[in-house]
Amino acid sequence: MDAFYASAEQAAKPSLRGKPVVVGGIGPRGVVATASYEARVFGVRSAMATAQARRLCPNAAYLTPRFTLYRDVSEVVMGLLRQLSPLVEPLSLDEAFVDLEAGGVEPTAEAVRAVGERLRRDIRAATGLSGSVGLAGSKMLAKIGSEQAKPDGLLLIEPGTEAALLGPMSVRVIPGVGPATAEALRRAGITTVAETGEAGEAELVRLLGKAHGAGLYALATGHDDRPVVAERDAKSVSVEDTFEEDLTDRVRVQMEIARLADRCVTRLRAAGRSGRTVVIKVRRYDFSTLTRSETLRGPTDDRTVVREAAARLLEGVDTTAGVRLLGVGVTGLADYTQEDLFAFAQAASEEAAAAAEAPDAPAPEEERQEESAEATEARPHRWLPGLDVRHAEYGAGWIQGSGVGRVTVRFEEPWSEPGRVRTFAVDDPALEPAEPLPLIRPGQPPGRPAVPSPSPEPAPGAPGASEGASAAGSSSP
DNA sequence: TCTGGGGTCCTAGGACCC
DNA sequence: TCTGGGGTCCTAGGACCC
Repeated sequence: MDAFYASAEQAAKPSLRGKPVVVGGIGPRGVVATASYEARVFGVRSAMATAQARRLCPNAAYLTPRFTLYRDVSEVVMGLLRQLSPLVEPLSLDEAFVDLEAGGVEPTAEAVRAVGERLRRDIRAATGLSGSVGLAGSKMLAKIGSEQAKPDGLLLIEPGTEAALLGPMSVRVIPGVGPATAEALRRAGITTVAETGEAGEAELVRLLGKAHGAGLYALATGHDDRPVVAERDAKSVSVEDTFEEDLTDRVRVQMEIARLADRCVTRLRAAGRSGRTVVIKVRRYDFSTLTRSETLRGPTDDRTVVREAAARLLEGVDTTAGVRLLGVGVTGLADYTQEDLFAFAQAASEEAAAAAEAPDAPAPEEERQEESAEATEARPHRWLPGLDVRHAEYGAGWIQGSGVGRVTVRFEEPWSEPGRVRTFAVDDPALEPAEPLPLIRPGQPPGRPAVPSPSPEPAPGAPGASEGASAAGSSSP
């Protein structure tokens, strides 16, 4: 998808179409996630500090990300990809590999190009957004192709034409070659793909190490037979927070680690997983970052166990000079916890024992703590720019800005004309947070489901969730 | 007003085991 | 009677991707 988050925001907010839009962290330490092409003209880029983006492009709309919307759109697009082939490998919300051969597509330039063009039309019809397609005989070439095709294009790299196309390009186009690798190569006089291949495998291994050197040599010389892999289980789950101001109070640091441990466990359990190694991450005032980890005797998804491990790990870290980020993660994931295994073993033995007698083996159902503690906590909501609201009188809109006790809302919908702006007191009872509207008017394109709107079960306790959901509810497929 | 958040993979040293 | 070789696991850090 092209400039995915920013394009989704422009599709949702008619007044922003054709204008510079920057989606990312809004706070003092935020970074840019996606800049619209209009904003890129001013030099705004992904991963740039939002503060710097504001200097470069003060007139852009700066919006906080709405991941529920992006996830909904993503599911629609991934669904279209799965119609092409059972072998679809998502790389992120907005990018995936599709093995067309496994989908039975005839391996000719004409057939493959037709599939790509039809896909792009279908994506636009179903989401209102544009995507770009790279077609080639390997993952690397397809990825480079789609990159070159952006925005809103398609590139077919026919077998035999790779070397001429890639040779003169910067080695940075090869996936896996970042700033550090490019600099190491540059010091050896290597800057292009062609030069990388000419350097030879031994030289690249000497410069970059065994795995990276050999891998890069293969890719640079056009050897890439990595398969498209449909579903891969996550190997870790982690959460982290950067604080608007450095934390110095040790008790506060301990509190935040406990909160992060809880959030991490909530996500772990939602995924039905458990893990054996607990990791904490500490980024200090000077951006130096360290991790500490502890491996348990068996996998867990127990809040208390993770919280206590995280607290122990924190004990070994000096935080007196100030901490800007804390994180908690779990790796070594398994599908079952130690307790589950115990329960299984017990159930099995009881079953065996009871086999001859009465058939009443009470499966020891482990009692799960409820997840609601954090979610139901009444948090005063913040009017963050970009988020959806609903006003009792004026209807659906989004936050344009807020400050000094006031909040400015633009009232428009994805399918309306650009709307007008009104200002309210931040505590105006007629104003409530809402769920994103679908990008395409519900029931619009015949047959095809548009962006499904908000998850049928809104987060418990999310203020206004039910109202927002019912407002958009007619789009449910 | 420098530098997010969620991931994956690789390296390297030490412990430990056979 | 100066200390092999190979394997796995754990820990910490770093590059890279979107």
